[in-house]
Amino acid sequence: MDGRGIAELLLHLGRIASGDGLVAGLTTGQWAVVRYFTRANRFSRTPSAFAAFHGTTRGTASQTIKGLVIQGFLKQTRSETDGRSVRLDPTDKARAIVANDPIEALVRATDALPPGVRGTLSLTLRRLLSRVAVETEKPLFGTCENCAHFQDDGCLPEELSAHACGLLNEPLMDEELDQLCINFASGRSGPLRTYGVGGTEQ
Amino acid sequence: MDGRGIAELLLHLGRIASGDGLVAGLTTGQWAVVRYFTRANRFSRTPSAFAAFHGTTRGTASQTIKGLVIQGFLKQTRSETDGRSVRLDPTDKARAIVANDPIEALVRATDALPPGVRGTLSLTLRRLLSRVAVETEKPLFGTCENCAHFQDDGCLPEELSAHACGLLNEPLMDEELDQLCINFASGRSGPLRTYGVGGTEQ
DNA sequence: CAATTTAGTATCGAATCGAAATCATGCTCT
DNA sequence: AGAGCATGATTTCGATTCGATACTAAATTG
Repeated sequence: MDGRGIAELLLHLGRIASGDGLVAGLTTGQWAVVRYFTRANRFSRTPSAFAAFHGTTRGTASQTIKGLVIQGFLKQTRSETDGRSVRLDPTDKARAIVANDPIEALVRATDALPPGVRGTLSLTLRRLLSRVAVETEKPLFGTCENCAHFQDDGCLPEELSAHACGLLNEPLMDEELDQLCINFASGRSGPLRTYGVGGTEQ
Repeated sequence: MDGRGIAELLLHLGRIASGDGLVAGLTTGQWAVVRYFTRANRFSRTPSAFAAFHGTTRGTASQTIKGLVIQGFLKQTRSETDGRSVRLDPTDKARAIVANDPIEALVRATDALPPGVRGTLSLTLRRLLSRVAVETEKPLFGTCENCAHFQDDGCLPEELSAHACGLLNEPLMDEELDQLCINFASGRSGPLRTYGVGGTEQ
């Protein structure tokens, strides 16, 4: 099957899996917001970051977010360091509704894949995303795992190992290491690497 | 990476790759229509079939199609055998604009994958689609290649080999064999199979 | 031949989205 | 310090989308 066929297949699968219209009371766009804000780290839970991630305008993002704040899925707090900025944290209500995410059918299908196939798929999709993001000049989000800004003291014992972000000079909690970050910079291929191929692109 | 992460990644890639808003004068929904009608076989180039494929309502499909007919991307002809039915064929204008499809970035990225990786990706995506379609009770489209209704006289020499659809009792042209069909039924794993795994699911 | 199903279309209202304008805050450079 | 510019967020507006509903015409069923 040629590249075009696969690209169409991928798009089609995404569309079928994300469901149309309202699911559990949320629209497709609102689901995207809920997913993002339950996935992104604290530096990236802002309207602008979501707009960049989702490839939409800040205006549209602001509008969709407002609806979710009113419905109690997101809680808004102003930044202490930047008077313009706003951070949005998912509420328990948001974390609860994720179980009804229309994407769950695709999640189950993916979980049912043999581990090796799943790993290959993950790598391949990331590879495609990386390339497409470059070509369309969209920012590439990622986690500390492959981020050039990530600093960890790998030699220290587990309980003392201090992770940090070299870009923002901020310490990082363990559970933040696999959250999405807008400041992601490709480059690192350190000990966190789990598959045999990762790191360099192309 | 877990199933949810991969599912989100897949959705995200699809969204980034399909571009937002107008591209070359067509909306995302209109692009989906153009893609479908340049891909589907003659039995499947109807508003209802597209609606089923795309997971939307006939009303919405009819509306989007109307716009493309007016703009000259699709040509409408009434069916001779069924007075209700309508067939829509892509015009040269449609075939020309496909080169500007926003999806092309993803097509190029996919073409750049090593052949083995691309083949695995194709199989994996089809596997996921099959499972998701069953779970969400959406029809699964496919090509003659894996279709239970496909009949070919593999023993005849090339120029005489007559392909046919066993469901509709219609002969098939060679170039129709890899077009999308709404009447696809999983089951066949005949000599057309190209990869080593296909056929049985799960 | 009546009843039901199917294909397609029209209409309406809610929601989406992008573009543009607005406002406040932060940053840079002289 | 202050002017100019950049950034984050929001609002408004118009075009489009989409689902729900209702409707017509043709085919199928009994």
